Amino acid sequence: MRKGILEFCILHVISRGEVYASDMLEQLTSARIMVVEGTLYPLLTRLKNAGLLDYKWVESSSGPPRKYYVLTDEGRQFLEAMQSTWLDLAASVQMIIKKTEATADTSK
Amino acid sequence: MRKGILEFCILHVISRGEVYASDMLEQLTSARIMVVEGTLYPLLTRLKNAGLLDYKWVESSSGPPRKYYVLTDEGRQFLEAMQSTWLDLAASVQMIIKKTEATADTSK
DNA sequence: ACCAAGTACCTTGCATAGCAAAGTACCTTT
DNA sequence: AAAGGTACTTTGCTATGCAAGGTACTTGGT
Repeated sequence: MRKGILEFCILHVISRGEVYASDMLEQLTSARIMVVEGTLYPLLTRLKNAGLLDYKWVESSSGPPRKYYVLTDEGRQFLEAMQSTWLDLAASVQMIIKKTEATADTSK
Repeated sequence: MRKGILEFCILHVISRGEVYASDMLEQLTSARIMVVEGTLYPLLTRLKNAGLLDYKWVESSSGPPRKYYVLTDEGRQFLEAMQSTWLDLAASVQMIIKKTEATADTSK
């Protein structure tokens, strides 16, 4: 990993059910993860091209049509893989932090 | 954050006491964080140029001299800032994961 | 005294994530 | 039909991470 935490979060949001870009931005913002359109749209296009996402156009009653995204089967598998990568990374960083604290203690 | 988790980990390792590149690689590897020379050396140079690190040459009894790195005061401050950024990020991602689990439950 | 092997540091070039900013298109309201 | 809001897109820049190859110093074997 290292790269792609945003990607991971976006796949998570989509895995909860059909959403379009503004829904995603709202859900990510509510988890205090800041994303802007210029990051999100190219990312969605990339994930679609990689076969992890699919979408359908849906008419809106108040504005232009929206792209509603869903995960493909491949996307679900990929999300699971990313989750285990994330958990490993988080555990590793936690280990680094703990060890520094331990070192600071023994140096007193 | 998003970018720079490696940077964070390396600053942590250096904060524990003077180390040279191979020490860092060893400590990072023992936390299951894989880094290679081609990543580490340019990063150290960058952090040095940014004023976060300083180093001194030390003769080795078994090979060429080594660069032992230490954090500058600015480096310590920066490390603290990164740590709080990391903790925020980890909490946010955890929130995303929990919410997906909650959504999966209620959809049964 | 010399050459091979080991250790340590450095450089180049590439792929790609994230982002700012500007752009296109559609729909509703007045 | 003009204005404003919503939604999706594109372009160009910066910087991280990495593979691969390179330089230089030291030790050890013969």
